[in-house]
Amino acid sequence: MKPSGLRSDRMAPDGAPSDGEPSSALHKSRSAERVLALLDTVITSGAATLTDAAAEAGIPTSTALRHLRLLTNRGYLVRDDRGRYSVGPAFVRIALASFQWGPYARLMAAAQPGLQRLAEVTGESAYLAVRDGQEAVYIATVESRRAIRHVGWVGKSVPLEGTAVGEALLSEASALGVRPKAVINTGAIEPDVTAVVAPIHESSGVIGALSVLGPAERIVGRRLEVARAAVVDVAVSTSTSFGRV
Amino acid sequence: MKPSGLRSDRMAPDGAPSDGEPSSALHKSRSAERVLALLDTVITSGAATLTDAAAEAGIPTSTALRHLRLLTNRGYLVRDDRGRYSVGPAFVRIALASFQWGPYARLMAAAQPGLQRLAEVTGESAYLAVRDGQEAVYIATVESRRAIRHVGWVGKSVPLEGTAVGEALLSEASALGVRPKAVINTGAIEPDVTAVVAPIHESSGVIGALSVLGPAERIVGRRLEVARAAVVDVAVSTSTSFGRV
DNA sequence: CCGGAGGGTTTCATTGAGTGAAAAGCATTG
DNA sequence: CAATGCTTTTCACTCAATGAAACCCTCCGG
Repeated sequence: MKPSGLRSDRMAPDGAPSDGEPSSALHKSRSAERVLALLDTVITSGAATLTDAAAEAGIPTSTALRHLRLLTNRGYLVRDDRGRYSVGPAFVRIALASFQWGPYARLMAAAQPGLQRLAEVTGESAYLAVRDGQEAVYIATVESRRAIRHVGWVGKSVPLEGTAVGEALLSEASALGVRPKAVINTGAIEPDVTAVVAPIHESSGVIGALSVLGPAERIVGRRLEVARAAVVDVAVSTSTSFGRV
Repeated sequence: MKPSGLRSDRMAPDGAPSDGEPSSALHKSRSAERVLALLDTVITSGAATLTDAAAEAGIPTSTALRHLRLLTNRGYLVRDDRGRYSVGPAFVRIALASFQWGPYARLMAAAQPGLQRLAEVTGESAYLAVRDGQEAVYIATVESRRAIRHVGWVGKSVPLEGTAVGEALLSEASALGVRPKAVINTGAIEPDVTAVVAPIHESSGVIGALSVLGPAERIVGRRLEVARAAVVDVAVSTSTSFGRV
């Protein structure tokens, strides 16, 4: 019950894609940033005490306490009898709402059948990923049914740099109608994991990526080719089915 | 594509159950509250422009702009080409994480089979609800398979006051082992909707409620009794199965 | 081609809201 | 019961958030 580990450090606090603002640029909202940081650490770590959360977010405990209280009052967090904070009902409400409408809901819906098919055809776990700044986030999956399989990456974020998903998500929107190319990589995040990835297009560019993830020694030769073909096929059909919703 | 309506107004901003603080009590974090309010309105409304969101949250546009920018930089929101804000990848990441761990994840997992069984036995939609301040939030469902059925309340919040869920969630934790009582109500939120609800217990008290919701004219006589019995049965078995996880 | 309306964005002087060091509580533990 | 570790309260200082006003768009209708 102490998850940890699933959390990759957030990107540079300014968020601007790529230019050197003097780091503490013009008047941002400090308390607000900190509150969000606390919300993030508490939720992605599953549960945290005041001191843990404060340390993780780099905030003095007295200040962190005030912020955590605010979040608790609003129902975004709850405090259990042992004093540990974790997700609250109000956050769950919003989280659920974010899946019903909003751009990602559409994408997830459009990708669902494709993920299913990928898992069946390749026998490996299939994931849907989207870009988040300089990272990629896995937002949906259909797992392989093998005993040895890739699991638990939904909600995880990985760097774009040096990963297959990253390359796919950054690939220039090849004119619509042109088949995208699959990207293949082994061991970028974890050794012995091979990723076969293809981008999902839309008129405005790349909006997501489909990944097939599995043990490196299994995704080779014939099976690698099957995966490569399947991923590209499904990416194309997902792109079109997303277009007409 | 303009959902609206699903949003019930939040409770009193200070969150303290029931006492008249002088409204601008001791040093809470204004900007943080506003940022959270904006996040909430934007996400629960699906998509909103600067002016809409600012108006809805009661904030001057210049300030709202700064806050929305912060949220966008962090990836919690995105801005589409038409200038409308909606959920961003970073928020989705956290939202997903909140389902994997955290207290509600456990509850949802424990309740899933029960919801399934309720939907089968009663032929109506079954929901799981939890308390959020002075409201109840529906956080999971298994829908009826009838043509006419109750749908779309996941993520919705309703007042505790005067509703069946409310009564169930507020019911005193009758000593463990004692069968809970079902609460039945018609038309509290929408006319022609009947709710049959029973509380889910844990040692510390009531932690959630199971609701069977359907058209009032269908849930009567024999079928009402079936629903009442089923809801209580399933609530009890969910309570125990939640206890030993 | 112009004018005006309805967004969005920037500026900047003002001040009160957020800050955090320190001290005081409150459990747990040896 | 002294020691340790976590939480909570206090309070004086000041920097960070604020919002009215001015500016800048783009989109319309005349």
